[in-house]
Amino acid sequence: MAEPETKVSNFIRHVIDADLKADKYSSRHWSGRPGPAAQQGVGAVDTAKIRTRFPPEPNGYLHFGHAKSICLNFGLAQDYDGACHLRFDDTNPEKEEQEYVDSIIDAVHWLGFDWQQNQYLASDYFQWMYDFAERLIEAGHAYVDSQTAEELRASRGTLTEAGKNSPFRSRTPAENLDLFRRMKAGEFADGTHVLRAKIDMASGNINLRDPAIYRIRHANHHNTGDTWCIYPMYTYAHPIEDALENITHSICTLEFEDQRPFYDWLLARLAELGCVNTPLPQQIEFARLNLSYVVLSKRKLIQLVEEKHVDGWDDPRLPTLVGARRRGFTPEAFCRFNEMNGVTKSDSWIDISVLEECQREHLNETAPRRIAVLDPVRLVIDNYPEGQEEECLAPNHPQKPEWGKRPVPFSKELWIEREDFMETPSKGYFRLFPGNTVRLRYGFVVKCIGCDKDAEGNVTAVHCEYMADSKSGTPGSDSYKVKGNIHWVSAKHAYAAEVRLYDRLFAVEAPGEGGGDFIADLNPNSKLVITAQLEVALKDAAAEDRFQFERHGYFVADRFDTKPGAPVFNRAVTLKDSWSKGK
RNA sequence: UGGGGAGUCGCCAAGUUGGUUAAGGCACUGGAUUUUGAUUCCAGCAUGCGAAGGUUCGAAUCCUUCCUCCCCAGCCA
Repeated sequence: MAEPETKVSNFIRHVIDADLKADKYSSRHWSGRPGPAAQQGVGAVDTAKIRTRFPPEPNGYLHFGHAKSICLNFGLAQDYDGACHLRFDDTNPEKEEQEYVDSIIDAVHWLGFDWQQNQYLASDYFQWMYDFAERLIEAGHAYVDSQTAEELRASRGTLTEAGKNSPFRSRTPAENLDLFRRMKAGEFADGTHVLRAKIDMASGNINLRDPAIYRIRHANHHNTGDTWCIYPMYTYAHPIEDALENITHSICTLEFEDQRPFYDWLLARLAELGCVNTPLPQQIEFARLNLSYVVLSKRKLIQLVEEKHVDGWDDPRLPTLVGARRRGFTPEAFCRFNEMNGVTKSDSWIDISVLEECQREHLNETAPRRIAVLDPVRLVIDNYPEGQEEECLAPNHPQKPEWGKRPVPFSKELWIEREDFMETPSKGYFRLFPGNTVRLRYGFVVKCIGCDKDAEGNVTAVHCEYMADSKSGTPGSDSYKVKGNIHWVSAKHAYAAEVRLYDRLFAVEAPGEGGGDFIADLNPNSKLVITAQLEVALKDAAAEDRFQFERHGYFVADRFDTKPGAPVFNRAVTLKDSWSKGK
């Protein structure tokens, strides 16, 4: 029976609850597609109680931090009978590419969210943004500044000193309009002019010191091609995108907090001018995700890929969503993880083990059990008849008998885990050592009688004797009381396959902390490729099938390298291990 | 020296308008069950809410002062 998940509240839910209670958005009109006031006004009342949006810039791959925002925005829309838009914030032609648009769509779908027809490109709003800019100019709220970038920076002031007015600040609306139109027409070179909002050069908030809202960029855009040579800045574009899409709650991260006064100023001016639909959207900021042992900054991720410290953007060790998918992580675990973490405004560092535990929690429920010997050593059952074989039955899940059992072949020579034998056992060890008795899981009880070693002293084979009446599932087999249970595969029936053992990419909690080079903190053992001996049932695994390899952890058949009859496995996460941890 | 935020158990985090012994999860520690040293179960785990004062019958919640941390000076987002 599913637990009645009581969703813990958070400050954003409080805001929405209050807005709904006050009927703040109940009269919004929605024409069915984004547009200015004139268009929305004639639409019907919006049936979506709230509208949120996930607005990535298509200039890179989505990572764990984005997953937090995705779960938040789509989750809120689901819970409040609203809608969540997928909007590509593509206002910078020099950085954005179609390839990223496609990968972002895949990733959000993979996480389990859908946006129906609400998929938009900010660049499709360029004409409206331009028109609004002309209205602002006419109303005296914006002007064309012809200072150089250097001069602009110098006159902006500092954190503690007010800025100085630009010599061009007093141009008339007519002059500004003429200049702005000529900027659009392509008469000027990049960087020669910029359109600025006219607010207050002495504001304590630097974002209000006449922020630039349009710049000249003679660049080809992935969507609009060469239609435009002036492009709106994020500061100007984002509030308008929200308003055009009838967004009610525009949720973003903390670093945009200082931007909110401008967000509100702009929309208030545009509402006065009759440009945008009301009531206006409101920006709400939350703390971004920080994870121990992980880097999430775009710059660092790019460096890891470009310097080939990892095998591409979908390397299972990378905190990208494509990487996580390849690693064998599940979308359900991500959603659970985000639910557990909550949403607040305080900077916090989540321990990576919480994510790992969420993966175990979901995989424990959903992954069938299989047997794999990762570091094989031969086990010979001296008193088992030469050439004899028989079948043992192994349950597919210990707590789910309805999942049935599968046959696993047993014979005289088996592969067992090298670490399941110790010639001289350490304290508390209860696996195989001379004189000790253990159960070969789902098979027989065996007593260890010794081992073979090579010239260097390495164990080459372990010898046992089996109890013929101890076979699992047969009457009386329970009368053998053993502490240890080890897994095995019949050497004759096993098949060898490539298995990649992934571990944390970084060896320290905060890579690069204190200004050090984060590359120096890479974990040299984050990827280990081995050849393992697997039970036959694993041979037909399909790409992305997930299993628990008993006593080891959760593994997935690699989605790209798995071929029919020849799977390659990636380790998603190990099982908890209180034995080796205590040592 | 400006502006904007945040500080509740090792890590997250509920607590909103002041009112019984400060939720819950993860981690940890005991113990039970177990053919995974897994899972599951049960128990324990903040006289304390950044600090110090104050208001009050009563304060994590209100007031005052102080401390610490984060963000902001792109024609990036």
